[in-house]
Amino acid sequence: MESKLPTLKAIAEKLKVSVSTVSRALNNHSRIGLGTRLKVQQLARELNFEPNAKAVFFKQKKSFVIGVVLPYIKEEFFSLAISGIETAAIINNYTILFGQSYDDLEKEKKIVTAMKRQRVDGLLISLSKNTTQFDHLAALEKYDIPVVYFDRVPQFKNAHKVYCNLYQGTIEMISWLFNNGYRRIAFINGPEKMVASKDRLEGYIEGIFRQKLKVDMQLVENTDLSKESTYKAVRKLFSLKNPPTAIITFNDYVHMDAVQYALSINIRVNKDVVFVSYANLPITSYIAYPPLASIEQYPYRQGERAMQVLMGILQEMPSAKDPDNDYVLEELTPTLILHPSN
Amino acid sequence: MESKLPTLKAIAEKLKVSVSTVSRALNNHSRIGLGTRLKVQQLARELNFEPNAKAVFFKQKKSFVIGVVLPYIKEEFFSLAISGIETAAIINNYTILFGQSYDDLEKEKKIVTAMKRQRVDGLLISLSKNTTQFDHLAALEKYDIPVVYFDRVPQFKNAHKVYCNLYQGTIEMISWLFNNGYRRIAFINGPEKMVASKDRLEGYIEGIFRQKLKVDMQLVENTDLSKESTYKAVRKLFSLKNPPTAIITFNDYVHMDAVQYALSINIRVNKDVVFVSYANLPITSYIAYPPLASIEQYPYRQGERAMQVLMGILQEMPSAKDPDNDYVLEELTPTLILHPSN
DNA sequence: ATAGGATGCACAACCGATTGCGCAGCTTCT
DNA sequence: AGAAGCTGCGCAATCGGTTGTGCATCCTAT
Repeated sequence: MESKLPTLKAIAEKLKVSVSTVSRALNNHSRIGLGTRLKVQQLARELNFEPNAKAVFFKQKKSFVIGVVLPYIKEEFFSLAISGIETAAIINNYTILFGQSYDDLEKEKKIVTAMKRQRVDGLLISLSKNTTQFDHLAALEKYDIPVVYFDRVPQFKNAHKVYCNLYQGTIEMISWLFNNGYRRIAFINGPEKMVASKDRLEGYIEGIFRQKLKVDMQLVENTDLSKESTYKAVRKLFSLKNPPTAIITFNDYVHMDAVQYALSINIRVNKDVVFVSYANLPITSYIAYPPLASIEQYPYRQGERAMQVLMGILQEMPSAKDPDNDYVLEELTPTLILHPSN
Repeated sequence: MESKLPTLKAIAEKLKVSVSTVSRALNNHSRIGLGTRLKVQQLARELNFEPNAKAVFFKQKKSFVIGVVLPYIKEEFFSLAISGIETAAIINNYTILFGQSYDDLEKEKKIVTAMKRQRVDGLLISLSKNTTQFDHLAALEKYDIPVVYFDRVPQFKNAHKVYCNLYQGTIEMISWLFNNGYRRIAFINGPEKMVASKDRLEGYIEGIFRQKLKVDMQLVENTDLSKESTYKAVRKLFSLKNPPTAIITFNDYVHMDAVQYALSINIRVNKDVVFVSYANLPITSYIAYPPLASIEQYPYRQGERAMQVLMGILQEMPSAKDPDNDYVLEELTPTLILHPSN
């Protein structure tokens, strides 16, 4: 019945020294004699002692846990991103508290609240596509919990952000399409509210403009990222009198749905029309009709950088509290990847 | 400079009542007057107060955090599993501490240690394929942290397990293949050490036996789940004098690699040979050559059940400490899913 | 009028680890 | 020999909540 949990006190009692001596011995404090130190460390190892992070938190004010909130872990983009986050986290002795928003604001709020309650040291978040208010995130400020947004970032300036600006990438994409003979270039964009959609749309318009084509808004559709919504966009594009010969899709998932629907209405993919996309996820190397070209967004690297940015913020925390000027804004440069046409 | 964090004490001081009164008021204790209660709750809301889970942990002995360790989150199987876990967790007011082993024992140990340090209330783990010793998991017992294994479970009996036993499923699969005319049925299995591989192999042998075919071990290969290893297995199978007409692969990822390699050596998939697989991941509906049939393993449901089992254990914790007899063993029944041949 | 109960709140201990301070006992220097 | 310094360790406060106990005050019943 003596099932005592391994604590400093338990060690102290067995060795007939004080708790503070045990603590110092384990931390290799110089004021503890070598003999005592070794005995304590030996016993701690035997008992499999691991200091209680919850207790340490009180003195250190650090939980060594960071929160990560993202829309859908099942999307390879986000599972790669969280892998990058985890890698950087482990290097810094951090662990990850994880939650999904499923693109639902209420779920996002619940998770953020739970993380506040757990007193994470910082939060990394890729916003739900329906997040238009930010009270739940602003509330973290009172607890000195810094927030770093990645990939799906907010519009306002006062925030730390790491993302891939696809404005430039989209221009390159259109240039590549033009050089390969495509003129009717359609665009199935994401939800209009999302920053990611705006960046892409601006790039699209600028890209079309630079090729001296004229922008035809009939060629621009939006999807809410659902399969049905993408189907509808494809249907509309192919019912135009002058249908597109190339289609840019918002990301690889939209691409897959778009291709699936196109095939189902007997469009010959890569003959009647070609598809290009964003993200360049590994999974696309296995699919039947991968995009001819794809803009790599480096999800792993984005996650890794976001975590590094957060670590930086946590280290200089004391100095913070400057006006509102020292926000980190990190834009990764995307790369156009060409796929072997098959 | 008065940037005080919202704590019970802060609220107490502003309202000129004691900390204990604030605590009880927030918990709707009947001994606190209605007026006081409302005033406290009002101010708490204004300050965005959220109780510090670390402090609560001391009295309650519960952190409301559970750990989840799995090999690769980027595999859709595991991202679906963790989604099931999360859903069940949220219902019980739990949050998830997350880590990947990348099929590496050392990484697995590090994560488990970190979770022990964070005093998770329980651990859900899908083992790395290289985990053959279990000291790091046994060590959790001293801290009364129960472990529930899911999908990739250990061999020994004294453990809570939730998994899909594929013995029966494999027999069904072979029966289906036989009934569709296939006789040379090969099997690319996973690492020999894994329980999942043993279950499948036994099912394979029994299945072949039941069809009154003879077991030809030349038709059984192992992969360590790497692309190269799968390539090698496919190469060997097709260099047999009498190559297979059907190939069962360990899971959908092995399937994708196997098909990719088969195509590269000019095997006509679905003509010279057909492929069937395990898992039935959603992503296979987009790939060029999905398996003709697949054994659904219900990753989401596995995760959900594993979490529910853990919740059950946590609730009856006091009564535990029985000999070693009350271990939960939950086997889900897999289902054979036929894909429209295309 | 007074015992008894209900009401409303404060005091203080506790959880596990950290850390400034203090205090012996021993060594060393002057 | 006495002051000063070092060595090795214990005491106690602290972090932020929870909770048993105690103590007034007021109401009610006999």
